Amino acid sequence: MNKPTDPTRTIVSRRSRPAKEPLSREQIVKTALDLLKQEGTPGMSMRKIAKALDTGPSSLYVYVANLQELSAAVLDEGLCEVVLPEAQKDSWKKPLIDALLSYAKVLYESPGLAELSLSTIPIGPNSLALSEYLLQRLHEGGITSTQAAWGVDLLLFYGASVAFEQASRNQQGTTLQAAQTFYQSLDAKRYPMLVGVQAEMFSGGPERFRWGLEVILQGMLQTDTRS
Amino acid sequence: MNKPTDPTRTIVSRRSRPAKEPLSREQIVKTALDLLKQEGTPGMSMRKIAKALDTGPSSLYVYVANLQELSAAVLDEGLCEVVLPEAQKDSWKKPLIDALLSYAKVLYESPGLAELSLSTIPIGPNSLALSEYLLQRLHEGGITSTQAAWGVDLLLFYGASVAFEQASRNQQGTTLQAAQTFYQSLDAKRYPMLVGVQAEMFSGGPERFRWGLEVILQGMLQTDTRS
DNA sequence: ACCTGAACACCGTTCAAGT
DNA sequence: ACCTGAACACCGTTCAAGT
Repeated sequence: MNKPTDPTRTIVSRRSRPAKEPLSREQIVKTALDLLKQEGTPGMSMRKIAKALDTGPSSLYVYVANLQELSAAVLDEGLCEVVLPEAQKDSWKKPLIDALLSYAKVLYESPGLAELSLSTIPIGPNSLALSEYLLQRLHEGGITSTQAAWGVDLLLFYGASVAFEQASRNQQGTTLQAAQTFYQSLDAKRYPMLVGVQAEMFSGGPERFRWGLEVILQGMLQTDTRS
Repeated sequence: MNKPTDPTRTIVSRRSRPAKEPLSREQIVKTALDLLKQEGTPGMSMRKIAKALDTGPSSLYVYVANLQELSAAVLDEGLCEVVLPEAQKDSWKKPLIDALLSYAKVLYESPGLAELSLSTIPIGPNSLALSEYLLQRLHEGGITSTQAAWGVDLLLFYGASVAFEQASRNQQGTTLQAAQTFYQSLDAKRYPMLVGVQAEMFSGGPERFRWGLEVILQGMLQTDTRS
């Protein structure tokens, strides 16, 4: 494209310079996370990451096995912002809920991260720390170990899903409005209940998430694993 | 259908024959669902659907706005297999749970469908019927309308997520095993609880899903929306 | 009205070749 | 050891041109 022989150009282009500062895994992960935050999932492609680092896509494969593995690393990097409040003596529930609120907030603030969290198995120091923290609080709450294990899964997935839903709504107001007007146009004879609760279906911001957490925790306290 | 005995008609290759049986939206959706069931999400591409119908990808756009819209239609088509048991006089809970088990089973049996359900806003007769059904059962159970609306969302999402997790595990045993051995290799000093419940983290088939449903329902019965 | 071919602007991943 | 260019086998979507 812009290759025509430019006689004024005496300076050697960066491209032909033999040595470049070498890449690093950390650099790649950070660049990927930046792109993800700025442009969402479609922004985090191998080719775009490479371009942002001024190299070719094949160069990344020295440090990263494939996109999936990179995604896991990016998710974990993103989760370093989650705040785990210090444990309290009098209440196990409050810090637990606060941690989950922080988790949901982090995901909510970068929709791409929320999307990743739904499709990536979370292995990495930060997600492990979060799980460990939740398990400890549930243990303090006297919840069985099997229930606690399953419960952590349920709570984390709920957080991710709420964040993803909310984020994708904010991003593309189009789709949501379309869905809402669609619900309003429903036949009240065929779907009486649905039409009746149509407004509630789309309502509720943070309090809806809190409600869900309360529901799950309440339920766990009263349900046995062998019921 | 085929024009009989056209005197000017000499045998020509199918490719050069001007007229072909026209496509239809229904045909496209069904073909897409078949491909999705057989080959998962990567199998359901515009290009592959077109090839299966012996045409070019651009031909599909006469009947379908884009891949997203098609996905919604495919999801709904797939949900026609969900069984909604007749309402019972003595129990609202059993039919509700059975419907959700059926929902999860349908998604579980074709992993691609589970994946779709996590990324597609479910508008279509079959998903509406399911929501309406759940709302009615919850109403019978005496659950507030706001709680019911939010609860349906929670229950459906939980079903989809469990199906997706299970399906993606079965599909690629590699990733799961890797995750499991990874958990086993964790530092017990840093993650004592996590190592302790490591086995439970990956355990539990259908009973785990039932447990989650019980938890959510129990919790809903005891949680107010304004708590 | 419906279908087609060709093009546009993208993907992830591999691999021989360079330094 | 690291980087590169080029290639392979894919994507979704558009559009002028055909029938």
